[in-house]
Amino acid sequence: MPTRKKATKTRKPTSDALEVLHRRYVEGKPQMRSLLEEERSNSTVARQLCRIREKAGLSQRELAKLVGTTASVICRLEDADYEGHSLSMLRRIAMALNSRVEIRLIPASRKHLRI
Amino acid sequence: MPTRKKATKTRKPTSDALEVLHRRYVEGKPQMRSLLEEERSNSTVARQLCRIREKAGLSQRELAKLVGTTASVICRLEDADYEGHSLSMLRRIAMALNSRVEIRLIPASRKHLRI
DNA sequence: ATATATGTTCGCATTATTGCGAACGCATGT
DNA sequence: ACATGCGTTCGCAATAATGCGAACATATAT
Repeated sequence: MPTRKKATKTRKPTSDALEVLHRRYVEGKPQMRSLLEEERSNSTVARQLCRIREKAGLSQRELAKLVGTTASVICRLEDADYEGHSLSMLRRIAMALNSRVEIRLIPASRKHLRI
Repeated sequence: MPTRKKATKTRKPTSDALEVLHRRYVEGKPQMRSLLEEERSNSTVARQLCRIREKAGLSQRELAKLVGTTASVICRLEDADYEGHSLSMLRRIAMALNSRVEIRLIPASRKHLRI
């Protein structure tokens, strides 16, 4: 696994795992990556990428050509375990698929409400 | 300017600039960065970062310590012209401020509706 | 069997972002 | 004047993401 990093599978079945993670992150080792929230968010991004690509009826190679990269990069980004997303790449893909990237920093408590 | 990159200031006062940008991006030079949309999104991220930090009553150095970095990094990210956001750093900051990062890839046409 | 298209993984060079310290201008207070 | 804290900018090393080609497995079709 060269560029790929396995997402940490440590899961607490507790309901308020975010509180635990927050305390661990802020008080403990700040460099350490978040666990639950990050993985969930990542897989969401990957699923969204895959969804809008297939919705556009494009293969990974075709999208890669539009974006200006290769299929391997697209494949990486669509992998649910991939953590290394960058906003610039997300924007490039979104732009190629006539979409846009929306980022929101919202309080951790409230779940995502319907838009 | 070592790490900093100036945001392209080229703006079309036209209403549907996204169409223009999309055509230019997809058909023309795919490597080229988007203009209007990217800058707008960036400044939004920067503003959000600054907002949630000040809302938490933290200075850039204090937040940097929580996140596990230095004030210069925070300052960079809060600069509206900064383009180099990464999801991992956004998540680290959001986690330190008891928030979370939400990413959405949505069709370019519709504006952001209220949540 | 051959050809084609797809998604996938790998290795390595290139580029971008972070890490970190230092210094500056400015304001505030002692 | 001096000290402190704030945001900011710079330079450079270290890390991480991309760029790119190659190869593989699978499915479909000729």
